Amino acid sequence: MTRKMIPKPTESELEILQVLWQHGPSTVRFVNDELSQRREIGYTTTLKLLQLMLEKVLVLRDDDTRTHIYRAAVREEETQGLLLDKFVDAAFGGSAMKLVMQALGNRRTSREELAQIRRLLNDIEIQNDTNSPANDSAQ
Amino acid sequence: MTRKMIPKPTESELEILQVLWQHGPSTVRFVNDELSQRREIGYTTTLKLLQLMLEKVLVLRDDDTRTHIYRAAVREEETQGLLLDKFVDAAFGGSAMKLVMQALGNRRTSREELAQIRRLLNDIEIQNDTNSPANDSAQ
DNA sequence: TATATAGTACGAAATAAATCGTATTTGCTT
DNA sequence: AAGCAAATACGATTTATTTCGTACTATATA
Repeated sequence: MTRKMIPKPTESELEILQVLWQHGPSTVRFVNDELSQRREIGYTTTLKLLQLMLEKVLVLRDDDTRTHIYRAAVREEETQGLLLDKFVDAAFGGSAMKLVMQALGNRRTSREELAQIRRLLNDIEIQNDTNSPANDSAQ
Repeated sequence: MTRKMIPKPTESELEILQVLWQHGPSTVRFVNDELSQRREIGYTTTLKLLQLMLEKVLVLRDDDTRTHIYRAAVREEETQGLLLDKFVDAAFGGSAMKLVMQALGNRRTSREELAQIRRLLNDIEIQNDTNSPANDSAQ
C-alpha cells in the first residue's frame, strides 16, 4: 500500500497551489496574473515554476491544447496538514497547542468564529468519549 | 520610536533558537550537542550558524570568557507570532481560522487541552464584550 | 615551557530556490 | 503563404542557505 508522499512545496510553489486551489485548473497566463497582483514576477518565472512542479508532481497538466492547463495534483487539506506538522515542529517545538493558543490569542477573532471553534471542540469531545481508543483520523 | 524588526529566521536558525529558548544561554558545544540529537551536523556548522545569527542580531553573545556564551536576542512568543502570520498567509491563504480548525481537527487533543482552549475562548469573548472597538494588541 | 586540546574565525564549496533571457514552436490573421 | 502574437522549452545566472575544511589562538597540563 504505497501511500502518496507529497513533497514539501516551497514558498513559491505554495503561492501557485493557492491559486490553483482557489480558482481551479488554470493557464500559466492566469496564474502569472494572479501572482503579479501580489508581487513582481516575470511570466517565464511562473512558467518555469509550474514546469518544475510538474516534475515533482505537485501539479498535473493538460497539454492537449496549445495553451496548457495546469491543475493541483495535491489536495489542499492534505498539503496544509503536512505543512502544519512541520511548522509546529519547527516553530513551536512540536506543541500544536501552543500554536493554537497563539493563533487565537494574537489576532482578533470574531464572535462567529469563536462559536465555530466551540462547535468543533464539542464535536471532538464527543468523539473522544464515543470511541476512546486511537482511531486513525488522518488520511 | 524605532520598533525592533525581527528578521525571519531560517529553518536552521529556528532550530537553534529553540535550543536557546528552552535551555537558556548556551555554549556552541551545547547547542551542537542538542542539534546532533536530532540530525547529523558538524560542530563548525553550528558555530558558523551562530556567528551568522549574531550578525543578524538573532542572538547575542558573551565573549568575556574564552568559550563564548550565546543567548537568544529575540523573544519566543514574538518570533512565533511573526512566523505564524507568514505561515497563515503562505499555507492557509490568510485564514487563521482554517489553520486552527486543521490543527484541532487533525490531531488528537487531550481533554485537558480542550479545556484550556475553552478557557481561552471565554477570555477572548469577555475581552470582546468589554471593549468593543479595536484595541491595538499587535505590536 | 612545550604539547595537546578545545575553542573561534573565516573562506569557500555544495545545495536549493527563484529568476530570467533567448530560442523555438504553434496557430491566427491577413 | 507570410508575418505576428502568444506560448513553451530550457539553459544559465543569481541569490539564499547550509555545510565544512583549515588556519589560528588560548588554556591547561605534563
